[in-house]
Formats: sequence, structure tokens, C-alpha cells
Amino acid sequence: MTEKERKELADLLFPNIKNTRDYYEKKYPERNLPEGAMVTRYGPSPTGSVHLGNLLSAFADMVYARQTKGSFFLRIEDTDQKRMIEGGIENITGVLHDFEILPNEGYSFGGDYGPYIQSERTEIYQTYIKDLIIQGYAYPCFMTEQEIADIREEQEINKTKIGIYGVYAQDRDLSLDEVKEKLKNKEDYVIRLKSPGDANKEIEVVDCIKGKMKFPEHNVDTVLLKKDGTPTYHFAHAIDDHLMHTTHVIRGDEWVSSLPLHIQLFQILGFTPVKYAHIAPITIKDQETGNIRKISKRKDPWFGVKYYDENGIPIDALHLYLATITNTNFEEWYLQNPEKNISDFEFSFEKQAIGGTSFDEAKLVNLCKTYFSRKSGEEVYEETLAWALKHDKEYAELLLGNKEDMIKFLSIEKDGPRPRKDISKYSEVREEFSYAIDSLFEKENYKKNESEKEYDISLIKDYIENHLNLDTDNETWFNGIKEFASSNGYAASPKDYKKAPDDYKGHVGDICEAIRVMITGRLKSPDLFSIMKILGKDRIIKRIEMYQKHESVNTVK
RNA sequence: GGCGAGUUGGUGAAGUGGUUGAACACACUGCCCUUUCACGGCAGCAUUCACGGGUUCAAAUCCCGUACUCGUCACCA
Repeated sequence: MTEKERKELADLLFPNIKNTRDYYEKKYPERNLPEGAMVTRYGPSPTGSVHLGNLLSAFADMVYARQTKGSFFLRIEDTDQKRMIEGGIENITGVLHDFEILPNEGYSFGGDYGPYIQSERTEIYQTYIKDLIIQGYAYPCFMTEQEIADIREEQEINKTKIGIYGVYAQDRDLSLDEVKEKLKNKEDYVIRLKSPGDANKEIEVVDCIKGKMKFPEHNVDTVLLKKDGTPTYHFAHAIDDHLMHTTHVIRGDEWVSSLPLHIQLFQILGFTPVKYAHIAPITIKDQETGNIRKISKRKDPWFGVKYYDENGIPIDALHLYLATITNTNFEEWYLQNPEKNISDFEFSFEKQAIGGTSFDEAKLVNLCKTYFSRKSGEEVYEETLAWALKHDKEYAELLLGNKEDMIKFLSIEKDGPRPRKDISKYSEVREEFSYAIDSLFEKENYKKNESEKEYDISLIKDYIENHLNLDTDNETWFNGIKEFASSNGYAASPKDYKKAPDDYKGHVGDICEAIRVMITGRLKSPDLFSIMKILGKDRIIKRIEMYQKHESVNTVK
């Protein structure tokens, strides 16, 4: 076809497109940003629920844009209307808000480079595709699904490269009359790239994370515009990221194979190329097979984003975890700078893992524990309450009704240099501090008695009723219980007991353990004296009686 | 099958030719501290970097081959 014929074809195909490329180039000028500023984007498609991998890439987008004073925008990639799910878009923006990974621009966030939703950009795509047709870089293809499937089968048998290219691209050189004829017969068509590539030549690609890679040139006539007139991912990516002036495309590893296509697209469109950073997928070593596998929503509950919300994993702790897998040196830095924030750390692509990033649940749990250990009692209370209001109404009521006590309990051993690490999720507070609320304690506490031991209940009762003085300090109290221990045949210190175990019934620790089990229902708890002080003598006695009752019932059985 | 990438301990990993007799963290084990549980401290935990060959005075680090794993080869993103 001559250029004149191509022009006629373009007008025939897109009679309603009146704008030219220039119009859009002027409408979306260069951004006015400081040197080195990165413009990143998160481009989810509303076809399913958000998962950890999505969060990780959005997190990277945010962090890099923020530290270079650039821009991070959200673009909804909804070109596949068939796979759209209801509420998909709201879900994406909701998750971004919930997890505090907030774009400063984009769909529902505003900005000058919109619309930030691909279904509203059809005219833009068609303007550029029209231009490509005129230039001879794109053409309508009328091949049917069956024809394509047959070619594929033939290629598989012949073990040649699969796809529509070279001799297989039947409609590549259709004459104008032939096209007109097919259009007259109302044949469906797509617009394909007329790829100028030569598979025998090599191109070198530099990825910010993976480094240099060599590929054969792209030579397949990839579909650019689908039969319904919407673009494929590849075409939309080129147009949008050019017009929105993205500087760094940070995306999942699964896209590296399309790099030759994307680079070719930028070339023939005459766009300045963007930089790419491909993030390795989050993987896991399968317990059964020992193989590394892709994470699955069914097998790995933590992969779905809901898990974090439902279990009450603090956002900040999750951010810390995302930061540690984003840059391999973050973890050590944070250890050395515990008082600093994530935003103080300088992220770099060089420190990003090239291979698969495996999910380390134990590490996340540890991060969470450290997070909680640094929070004050009030903070833990408020945050837990906020979580419970959403996920455990009954507990939220109890928290509200027992605020004062609860904060006191949550504050035990918080002021020292070595805070406890006993909670890793909001959902654990109820169980971990069940002794803090009377009604909860009565209802749930002795259900599973952690200790198998039998304690001398009357001895403990005697101690509480006749020897316990709560109106004192920890040291005096402890000296008192030591005295009590030795006058009742127990060793005053575990060391004495160890030296001559036969001389004693046990040691102070055993008495403390008995008290602890009776008043908290558990073997582990924060400082015992602090707990007793908060409870007061009456409640302590009541609990010991409850314990006694519980035990006698059990013995009868 | 073609193309691209990865392979270091129980786990996450550091490491880009010689201060690595392989960091650090998590987990685990032991000891110490301690009224208990924690927290904290100390120690232990890969004679070796998937395997085989090569280059070099010197290799986890460079090259080649093999194996395995992952990604991709759609009018899905």
C-alpha cells in the first residue's frame, strides 16, 4: 500500500478520530519535576483481589517516587471488560488506603495526566493507532480464531516459533481493495503491529534490577487493538506511560519476556524509552515437595491481602516487612537505626533481590512483635480497639468497658529498656490478656489449663489472705514471698533448690508459678506483682476460689 | 520445545577474583541473668556456596556444559 492508500485505510477504519498525536502531546507536557525525580505508577486491573505481590510493587512505586520527590500515580487497567469483577476498582483503592500505600496522583486521587482509567482513554489509543497505520506500522487483520489455532498447531508440530509473524501473518500485505471487501462483508478484525523486527538480530536491554539481558528482536505481529476497539496491555502501556511521563516502570517479573515488544513499540511510536525495573515474584518453598513454587491463595493464606486485616497485623510492621524484601540491606539498617522511619532509608534498585523473593513468615511475626514491644500501653489499647471494632465487636465492647484496667495491664514492663515481645497481632490480644477482663476470664480462662501440675491451693490461699501486702514495691514484695517460701519448706532461691532438691518441696519460683496460673490462667505473663497490684486482693481471692472449684470438678471427673 | 532469569545453612539472605577460616537477621539448641514467662547476654548451628569441567598464583565470585526451579510464548493483564 502506498502512503496515500494507508491514509485512506486509516480514515476508513477510524472515521471518528479527528485529533492528532500533536494534540495529546501538547495536552500532556513534560512534568516539571526536580532532576532525578522518578515518576512511578501502579497499574492494577480490577479482575481479582489484591495480593501481597501487588502490594509489594505498589510499595516500591511509592517509596522510590517519595525519596526522589517525584510522583506515584494509580492507573486502573481495565481494558479487559470480560474479566472485570464487580467492585474491583473500589477494592483496589480501598486496599491502598487500608495499607497506607497511597499514590499522590491518579484514579480517585486527581492529577493533570488523566483520565487515569484506561476504559476512558479509547480515543487516545485510537488516535495513535491511526497514526501507526498511516506510517505502515500497523494493519487490520481479519484472521479468525480457528485460523490462528490451526497455525499454532502447525507451528507446534514443526517446532517453530509460535505466533503470527512472517509468512503466517496472512493479512500483513492486504491491498486496500481486499480490506475494503472484507469490511463490506462485516468481517471482524483486530489491529496488529507490523513488526519491523528481525529475530536473527539481538537487542540488549538494561533492567534496573536485573541488569543487562540479551534477546532476539521482536518480530511477531502482536495484537495492538482488540476487536472491540480496546488496546491490549502492551499498547496501552506504551501510550499511557509516555503520555503520563512515567520514568520508571516497576512491575512484576512476568513482564520481562515482553520487553523486546515494548521497546520496539516505543521506538516505532517515536517515544523516549522508559526505564524498567522488574521485581522478582514472591515465592515459597513448598513444605511437601521442597520445590520453590508460586504462592497460591488457597495454600498460603497470608498471600491474600485480607489476611493482614483480619488477623490484625499492624500496617507499620507490614511496611517494615515489605521494605526488607524490597531492599536486601534494609533489615540490617533498621536494626542499627531503630528510631528511624522507613522514609529515612534510601532504597536502590541495586539492592533489590534478582532471584525469587521468598516469603518468611517467621520474620514477619518477629517484626510484628518488635513493633508491639515498642508501643505504649495506650497505643496498643487504641490500636487493638480500632481493630476489634471492625473484626470482634464483642471484644471491642469489653475493651471499651475496661479501658482503665486494660491500659494498665498493657503497660506492664513497658517502661524498661527491654520491653516484652509477646504479641504479634491485634487478634492475639484477647487471648494473651484474657486475665485482664473479669467477665472474659471467668468465661474462657480455665478452658485449657496450660499447666499439668497440681498446686497446693490452700498454701497459696494462706499466702494471699494472710501474707500478701500489695501496698509496697516489687522488691519488698519479693523479699516477703521469699520468707514465706522458706518458712513453708520451699527454697528461697532456685539456686538453693538446685543444690539440694531433696531438702525442699520446691522453690519460690514454684509458688509464683502457682499464683500466676491461678490468677491469669497461663504459664506466661508479664510481671506477676504488677498484675496482682492491678487486680487487688479481692479479685485475686475470687480467682483462686474459681481455680479451686474448677480443679475439684476436674478431679471428680 | 524456543526465549529470559535464578540456584549460598533449618529459613530469609550478604557477597561483583585475595582482610570470607562465607556477614547479618530469623528459627532452633545449650549456658548465663532471673521470683516465673519473657527480654537481654554468650555460645553452637554451611570444612563450603546445585553438579561437572575450564581460566587464574588465587573463584561462591569469570567462562563453558549439565541438572533443577521460576517466568513467558493470548483479541489476560
